Amino acid sequence: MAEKAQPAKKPQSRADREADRRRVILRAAVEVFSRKGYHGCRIQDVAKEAGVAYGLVYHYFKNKDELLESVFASGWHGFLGRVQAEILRDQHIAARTRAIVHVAFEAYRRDPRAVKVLILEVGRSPAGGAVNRGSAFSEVIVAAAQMFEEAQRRGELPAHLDPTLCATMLFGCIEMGLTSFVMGIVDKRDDAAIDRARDQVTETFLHGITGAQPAAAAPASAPRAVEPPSKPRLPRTGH
Amino acid sequence: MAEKAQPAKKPQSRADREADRRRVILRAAVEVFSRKGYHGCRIQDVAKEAGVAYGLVYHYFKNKDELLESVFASGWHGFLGRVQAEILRDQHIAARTRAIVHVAFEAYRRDPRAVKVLILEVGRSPAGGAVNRGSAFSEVIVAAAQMFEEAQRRGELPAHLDPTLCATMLFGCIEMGLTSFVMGIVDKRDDAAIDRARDQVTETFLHGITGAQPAAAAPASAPRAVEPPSKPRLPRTGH
Amino acid sequence: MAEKAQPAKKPQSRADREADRRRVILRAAVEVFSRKGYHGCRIQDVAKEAGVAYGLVYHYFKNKDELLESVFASGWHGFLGRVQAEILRDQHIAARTRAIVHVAFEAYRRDPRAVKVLILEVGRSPAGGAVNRGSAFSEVIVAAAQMFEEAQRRGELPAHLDPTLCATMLFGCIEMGLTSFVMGIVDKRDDAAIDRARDQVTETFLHGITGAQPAAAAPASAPRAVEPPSKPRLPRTGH
Amino acid sequence: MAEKAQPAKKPQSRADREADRRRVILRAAVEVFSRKGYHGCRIQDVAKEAGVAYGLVYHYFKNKDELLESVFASGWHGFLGRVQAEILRDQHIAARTRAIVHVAFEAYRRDPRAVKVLILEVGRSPAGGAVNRGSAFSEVIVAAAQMFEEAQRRGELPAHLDPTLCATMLFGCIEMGLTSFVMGIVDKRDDAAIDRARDQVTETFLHGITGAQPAAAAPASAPRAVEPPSKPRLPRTGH
DNA sequence: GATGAATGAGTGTTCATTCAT
DNA sequence: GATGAATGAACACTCATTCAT
Repeated sequence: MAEKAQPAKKPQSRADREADRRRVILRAAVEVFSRKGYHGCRIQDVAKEAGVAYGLVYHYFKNKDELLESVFASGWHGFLGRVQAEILRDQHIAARTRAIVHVAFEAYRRDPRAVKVLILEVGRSPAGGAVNRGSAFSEVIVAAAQMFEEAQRRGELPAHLDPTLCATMLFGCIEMGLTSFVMGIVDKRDDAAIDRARDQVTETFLHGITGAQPAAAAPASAPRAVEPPSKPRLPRTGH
Repeated sequence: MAEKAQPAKKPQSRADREADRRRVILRAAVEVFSRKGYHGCRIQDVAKEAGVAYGLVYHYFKNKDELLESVFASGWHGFLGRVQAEILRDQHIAARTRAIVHVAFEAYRRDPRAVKVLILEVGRSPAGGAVNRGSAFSEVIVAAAQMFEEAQRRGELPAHLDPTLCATMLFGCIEMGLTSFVMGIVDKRDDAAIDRARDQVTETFLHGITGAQPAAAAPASAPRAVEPPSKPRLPRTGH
Repeated sequence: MAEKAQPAKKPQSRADREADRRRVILRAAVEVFSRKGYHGCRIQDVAKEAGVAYGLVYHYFKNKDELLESVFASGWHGFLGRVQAEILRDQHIAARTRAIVHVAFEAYRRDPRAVKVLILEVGRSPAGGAVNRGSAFSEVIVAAAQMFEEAQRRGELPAHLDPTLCATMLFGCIEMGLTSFVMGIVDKRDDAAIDRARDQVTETFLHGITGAQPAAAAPASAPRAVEPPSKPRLPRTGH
Repeated sequence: MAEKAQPAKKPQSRADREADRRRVILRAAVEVFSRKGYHGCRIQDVAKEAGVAYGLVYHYFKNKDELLESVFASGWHGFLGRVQAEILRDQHIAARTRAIVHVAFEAYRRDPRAVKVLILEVGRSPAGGAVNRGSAFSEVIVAAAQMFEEAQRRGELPAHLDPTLCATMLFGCIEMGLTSFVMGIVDKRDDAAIDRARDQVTETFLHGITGAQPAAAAPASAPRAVEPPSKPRLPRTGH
């Protein structure tokens, strides 16, 4: 069987070529989503950005929603995986927290566009295919909450803290920290600034949770009258 | 009690009625936006929800975008105003921070839907009329950053912290805390849970920033190797 | 009888006032139609131009179409009446033709906007209420055709000419002459230019019809080969 | 007879098919425009008339306005080109005038609908995209005016006539002559009638301009008192 | 597989017309 | 009579999706 000739050029198998195409389209989608958002982008934009024909997008993705889903998944799974890895590591809560923040900021440094898409589109579509995205989001929260809970059992974290809320705050700080880059509140490209932000977020958060005292001591319900506690107990931040 | 004369039926003037209508439509828009998001909501839905005719929406709002803008503005200005008021108060940074958090959580308790809209749509539309929304968002950040800067001058906050980042983190914690309610990660309606969340966010954040040590002491660039500092200096949280 | 006071001012009866209003609205409509055309103009524009309330237009005119009809009629009837008067005058065809052209150009001089509306909108709406307008238009043609026919019976006009076509040409020359003013091909406001145009149209047309020879002599069906007739007979242009 | 290979079925290339489609839509637009006018015609009508899907119209034309523009251009360019060709021919003014009228009436005979659209929509839209249409219209006027001017230099036309006005009158006669067919004042389909109209228009106009005397001789400003000139000078109509 | 023409439901917006005050 | 808020049908235009080549 002489086959089709064209042996030399690219030793890629058919499957490889297709996988490539798929990846090209996915990258293009990230690009365009990050620029115009999901609703502001048309399939044609993605096709043009990817340099492929209009209809080809539909060969690789069932529809626009699945495309976004894929964009989301491909970006999120990498992140989620790395975060999970850190969570599962057998280390002090402080070290693991630092590692998580590190992972997030590194992701931004490596691919700001993808992070932008994740931040801007995650959980923003109340209806439809959003299910997966939204749930994916709570996934990290839940995982991190388990980590914090475990840390409490180990005595690394004050018992009165709500572990879910700790997780929430952690990712709140991370997300908003990155958002300030994404939205240009601070210089997007300053590597040193990114480092500084990451470190401050880490240490502030860590010191906050490890040193936090029972909320009951500070009835914030009547905030204006409240005085800061005169002498907070300082839990050890190290192990 | 004759009171104001023409008491019974409709004491409203023409202008009153119109302002009412406008408000009704705005409420309906909040409702629908919060349920389906900006793109998922059709003018017709808003009209139906408000119980008015299709065209009337266009009598009060130039177009869909202006409607969202108004929804956003009406919700945001109230919040922004209250936050600003707390920021400007001449009190210790801890008290002001508590008050800000309090304002945010109260806003959620009072009108969760509106908060949802603000959270879900703020800064999420990369294109078009988003300018105002996006900038409005940085507005609070900037204002809060000034507050933190001032606190540093007063010696209420460690000098090495980036005030903008402090503001970012504060609102990151608040937003994500509320998001966890909005998205149902925790029970949406449990008043006690709301209180607890608010207090933990407040105290954790406060303790975090007032007790944070220079990031240089914890070179997070190589996070895994890092040991938590053995003996952090404890700044006074009270005045 | 103190009555209502305000006795002196305007002794207009109620009916007068109303007629005035009607006229004001009509003028405004002429203004706006001439600026934007029938379809490009909204009732609101007319109301604003007239300085009256939106809804008032509907007190005086059943609907937009009737408004245009009225604009058309008020403008056209004056013109038609004056043209008819000239047609019915017992004079030589040349004198009557001159008078008709004169009437048309005077109408333009007096109220170019109204003429513009008549020219631009007459017979341009193939559907709907156009019936009256369209037919009004043929009305003059028919009347003028009768005039020409009569002139033929009197021997003032060569018998071989189609009187309807004569009428058609006459108003074609008039309309296009005015159109060149309306559309700015020539200076809109130069009174002398208007006079000159009127005179040339008149004399050219007159000489054309009174001196025209049977078309059979000039088989235009093969126009390129045709030579102008060597010796046209010259009908007397005078009586 | 292998001919071009793949002879039977559809010898059209992809590009051919597309051009065809475009043409079909254009024809349909002419049809519908001529029936209902620009404003009365909906894109849906055009699509239905063309037997294509709604959206396809927008595949070939940017929007409704561009569609009309195309209709206009495609009709007008043909006419304009043929008229220009006659204008540029090196012949006596009489021959050229005859040819121009001939072209116009032939155009009507060939495609009355298209002529109707041109007549009804040319210069009728005071706003927007009308620019091209309006200016296209003056284009012929200007070109014809140059022709008449040149004829004056050659001594074929009395010097006192305004060449622009001659052009205006010529096309006025043509337009109104055709209008009388378009509007049904005379029988639309009678070929002989069309011929007769064309010939009378031609000869009347020609005799009018070649024999016209200075307007000063007939002060039409006071038309009623005016007597036709007793003895007009007769310029030779032949060369 | 690759292409882009074809389809048509969906939606924002306009504006004539009505009607309560 | 005057006013302008209220109504809703109508229509241009978009764009995800399909399909013939």
